[in-house]
Amino acid sequence: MFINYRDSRPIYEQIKELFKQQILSGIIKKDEKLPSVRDVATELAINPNTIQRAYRDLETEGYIYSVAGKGSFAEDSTMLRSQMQKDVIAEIKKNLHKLKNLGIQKENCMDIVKEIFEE
Amino acid sequence: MFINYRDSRPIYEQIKELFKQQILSGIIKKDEKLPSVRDVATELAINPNTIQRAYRDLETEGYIYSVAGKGSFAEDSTMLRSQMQKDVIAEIKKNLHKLKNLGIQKENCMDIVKEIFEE
Amino acid sequence: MFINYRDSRPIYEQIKELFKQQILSGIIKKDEKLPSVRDVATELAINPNTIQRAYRDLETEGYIYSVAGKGSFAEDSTMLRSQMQKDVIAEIKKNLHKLKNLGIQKENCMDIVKEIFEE
Amino acid sequence: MFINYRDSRPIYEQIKELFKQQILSGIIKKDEKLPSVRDVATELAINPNTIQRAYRDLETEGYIYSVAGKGSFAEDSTMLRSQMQKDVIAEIKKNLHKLKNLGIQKENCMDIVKEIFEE
DNA sequence: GTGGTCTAGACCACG
DNA sequence: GTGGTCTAGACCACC
Repeated sequence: MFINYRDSRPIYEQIKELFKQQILSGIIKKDEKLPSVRDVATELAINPNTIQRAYRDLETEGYIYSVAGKGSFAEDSTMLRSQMQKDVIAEIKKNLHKLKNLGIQKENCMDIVKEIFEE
Repeated sequence: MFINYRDSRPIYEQIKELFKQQILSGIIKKDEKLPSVRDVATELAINPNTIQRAYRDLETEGYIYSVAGKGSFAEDSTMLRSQMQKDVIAEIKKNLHKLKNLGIQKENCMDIVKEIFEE
Repeated sequence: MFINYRDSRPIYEQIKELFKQQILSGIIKKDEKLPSVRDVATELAINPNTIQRAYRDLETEGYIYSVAGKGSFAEDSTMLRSQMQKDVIAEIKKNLHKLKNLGIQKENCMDIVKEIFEE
Repeated sequence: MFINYRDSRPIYEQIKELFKQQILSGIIKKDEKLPSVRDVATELAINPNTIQRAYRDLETEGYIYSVAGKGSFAEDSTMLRSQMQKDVIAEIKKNLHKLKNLGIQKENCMDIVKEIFEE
């Protein structure tokens, strides 16, 4: 796990994204325990409050559930995954429109897709 | 021109985007004068410092050039366009990676491209 | 019996409520023995300390009485029932105040009462 | 404004409720500015972080929107109000069912409603 | 040991 | 002056 201090995004956002990826991609499975707030804090050399903030956000966003005294655990990600897909696809469509307006051809866009999926 | 105070982005970013769009799309042509800082400020009922900040950024990003005592003018947008293309393509690649991680197939992404370019 | 780990309430509160319901509704009768702390703990796969805590609370709240070396037994529920009524009525009054502040009319509240008691 | 330190609920929850009431009841109108984080903190003799937590929660729950450098402002409460009504009514129904099971008569419940709305 | 709340005090970007 | 982020360190309830 890495934190990029040059990244303009706040640290807790970076941490949130790390865990979101791991949950959505199945690296952390349903009901699997996440590392404790304190463990992540010491590993990343970051204040526990910042990790806590990330975990709390992940809970309100539905990615994890926390049990005081036991730990934090991954939620079932199937619902989240489909929602995430919709969001990302909407984002891509917006950018494809931009490219279209900038005069890029369909073939060039196809090539970009191929490039990503064949690497 | 509209400013959305509920938008999480700072006001000067919103103003920058407004002018970027107009320059890239040709609404404001090469060497055409932009409205003065004061005019924009009064029209949008916004602090002139904020407009100034937007113009300063647009200048360092190469969208406009300023002539002391005369005003700000649009740069040639052809160069900017290719830069913009690179940025948007980078953005799309990031999102394609996300979709790949979420288990979306190459064919589905191809379909999205087709959908946009054939509408 | 079920424990919901996602429930924000602590586990011992959930266990307390389970037994309160059974005592007030008569499923566990006056002077009937409750299952032992150890049995509940093994059945629910929960730390015996937690069950102990629940039983201790139930005793101080007057729902059960414990006899050293024999076990825990249900109290007479008639007294408890009137206490329970008071608590629930207080809760309803709080919520009626909220509805009043939200602009709901007395008639609408009357209808809600009718709906419940005539179904 | 008052904070009850004996209340088991965290301070930020109490503060959230104070502002929710004022927004839902119309005391704070749409787009009206809330007192600044620091002002509330000094008035209640509470750490600014705690107020900030309350304001941030209110924003994610849709009660206010915050503009960095300008302040926090009330959202349009009409949507929130109808949602709130549904929640409170559901809560009352749950409690009415409890009373019904405890043997309370419909007339007694009617009297409670009258009591609240005629005081 | 776990998550959760709170304080005190600092710094930043924005307007 | 405003909201927002972060640190350091404390305390609590729960398990």
